[in-house]
Amino acid sequence: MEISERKKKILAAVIEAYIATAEPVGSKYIAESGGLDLSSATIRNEMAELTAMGYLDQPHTSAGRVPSPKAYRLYVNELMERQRLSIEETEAINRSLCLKMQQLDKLMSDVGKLASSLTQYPAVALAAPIAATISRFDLIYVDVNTIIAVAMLSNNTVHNKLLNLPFSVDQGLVQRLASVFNTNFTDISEDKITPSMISSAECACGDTMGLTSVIAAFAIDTLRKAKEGAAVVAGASHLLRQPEFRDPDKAHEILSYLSDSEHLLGLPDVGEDDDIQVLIGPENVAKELKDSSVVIARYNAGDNMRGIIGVVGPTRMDYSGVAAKLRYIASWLSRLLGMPEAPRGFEKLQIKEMTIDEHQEDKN
Amino acid sequence: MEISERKKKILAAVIEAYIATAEPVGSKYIAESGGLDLSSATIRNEMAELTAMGYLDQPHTSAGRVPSPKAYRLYVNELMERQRLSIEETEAINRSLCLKMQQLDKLMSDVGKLASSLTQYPAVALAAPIAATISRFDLIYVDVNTIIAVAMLSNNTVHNKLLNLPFSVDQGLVQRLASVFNTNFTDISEDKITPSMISSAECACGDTMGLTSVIAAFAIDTLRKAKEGAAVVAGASHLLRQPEFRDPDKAHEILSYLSDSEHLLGLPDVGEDDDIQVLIGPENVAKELKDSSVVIARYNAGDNMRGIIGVVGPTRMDYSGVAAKLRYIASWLSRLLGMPEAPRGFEKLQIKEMTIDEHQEDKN
DNA sequence: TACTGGCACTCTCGCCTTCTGAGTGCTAAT
DNA sequence: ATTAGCACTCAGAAGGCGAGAGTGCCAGTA
Repeated sequence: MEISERKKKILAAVIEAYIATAEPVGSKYIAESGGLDLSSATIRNEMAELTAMGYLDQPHTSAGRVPSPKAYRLYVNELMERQRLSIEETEAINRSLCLKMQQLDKLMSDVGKLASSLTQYPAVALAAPIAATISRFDLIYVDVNTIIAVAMLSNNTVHNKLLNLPFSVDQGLVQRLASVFNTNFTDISEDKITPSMISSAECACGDTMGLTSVIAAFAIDTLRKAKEGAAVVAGASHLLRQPEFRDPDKAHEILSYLSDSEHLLGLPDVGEDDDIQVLIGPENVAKELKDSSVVIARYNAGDNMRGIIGVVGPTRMDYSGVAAKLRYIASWLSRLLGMPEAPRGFEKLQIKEMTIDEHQEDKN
Repeated sequence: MEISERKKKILAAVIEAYIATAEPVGSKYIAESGGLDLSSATIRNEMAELTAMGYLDQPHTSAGRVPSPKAYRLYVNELMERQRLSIEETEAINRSLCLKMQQLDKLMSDVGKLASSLTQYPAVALAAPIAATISRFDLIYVDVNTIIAVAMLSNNTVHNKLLNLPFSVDQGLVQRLASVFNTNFTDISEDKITPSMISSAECACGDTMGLTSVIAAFAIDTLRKAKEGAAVVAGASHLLRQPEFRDPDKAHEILSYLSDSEHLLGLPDVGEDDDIQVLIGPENVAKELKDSSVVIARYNAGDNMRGIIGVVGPTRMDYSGVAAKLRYIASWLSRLLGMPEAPRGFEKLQIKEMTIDEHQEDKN
């Protein structure tokens, strides 16, 4: 059956009322809240039809109506207005983001916190690096039994490790090793590094003490780490303020689900960059989330990595507001991480300018 | 008034029963649970006196008794048996710890998770580095506008940063800069680096493009980061399973308190290494924790840093079990982090051996 | 004197009943 | 097509009741 314009208006009104109050909404409430000039009886009839069509549920005979997941879906697809952030909100975001350019997981955690405090829902932030290879090796000779191994990766990050050796090495060996690793161990992925490669490298530079395998272990470790994504949950406790999670068992179920980063890394990875994806109730694959909704924004950090930042809440969620905030944060992240990292003597200032620019662009 | 031996026994029985059941315990229950051969009436009289002395509380006239914080304090000080971990438990811990030697905050997070899953309470792990200075600079020339800055710190960690320069540099300059920084910027703390130092370094090596200040910014940043502690909360959701936190408002209060790392870093920093500290209810300074208890173990990672790992729960907490587990983890951490880091081709094996050693030592 | 059995008393908790009111569906009137 | 009106339903609050757990105290016993 077709859904008339008027029905849509009523449905939107019901959804918005329910989002605001978390209580079943009755026909009288809608009639009186203005917007539509109809009597409660008319609205009642329409609501009865909407119920028949599966857009509204009735907790019991004499209660008001509650939107079904199907209704929310229609709402986010068609009905909901794309909300603009107010200047104040934008500036609040800018203010909290402007001093952050740092290690990846610290950044993730800060971004998660920001998203959570803005939306008042638990937020997850994750970053999944795209496969990287080592593009350059350096070995810094510190003293006879200390060297620093430095590996620069194809994604323009640099990893290092301090190696305290239980034996002495001479600078010549270290140099030979560095050049051997630079020729043989660059531009290959972790699983391509075989024991035989290592032992032939060992021969090539006359290493009798096993330093080669130490360096190789470092290389493998580095590549492995680079593949690992970072996942962070922030503001989990916000969930407890939502009426639908006042039941501690429900809350526990979700919170413990979220606290396992395995689960987070499995969050949907499709969709386009800088766009918002909403998963409503049963649309979630994880059964723990079947009663909740997830709003996800994807960002793209150049070729290095991609990530998502999302928010978890009840199906009765302020989709419009959350989407606007996440969209803004995600586009901000795309810029920050996507652009080649320029050296900064005065980091704060530079980033500040950038975000102001963006804000103005957005307006045009 | 003196507290007799028998009272202590009864008190311990009450506390243990309450820890196990979370319900007010009555005289009859104690009488029947064996251990003491006394009638319920006698126990009743003793309990009445314990109540008068402030060790027990009565929710209402006809309910059983509940231990007061004072009782718990006596319990942890005198009554509680120092629990040994079973072989199975030790091995479970070893198993989950043996594959971890990695970046600090990742390690913290893993340790927190471990503590939390062992104790079934939320756990906090924090590490506070002791002030460090840079002990060695290296600049790796990658190409005309890319260099990698590497700084080795006095605490034997190494930091690096990839610098993409908006101008071209020649290798000579880079070398000169490295040596200038090595002589002037090592072994000093962050606040000792002044703009005039930077400009004189700039002159010294004939830098006309501002590369010096970029490197200096890196140095400052590195020192600043090295000072920062890492704080992590894990398993927060476990709290919701405790009957005393089934009230979502209470749970929310504590969880949001814990999720702010500012608060965590303020956790008590006194006490001796490898020993356990217990803060019961009102002994906590933070008012959010006045109804909860915190068990803290301190570990010492050589000269580099010290940290604590703790567990938060209701005052009715399995102090003995938690203490035993934390003590074990802390001593493990002290060893892992305290010893100079040896290079490891076969990391897992080495660590595995170490923990087995410890376990055996502990037994003797 | 120290312990115990017994007993009356208190108070929470769970259960049942009743009552209220919000909200509905339907019908008849506009 | 819309609306006013009305009977109906049902969840949840309010009140009353009884059961049971636990206490305090007293008198009796070893």
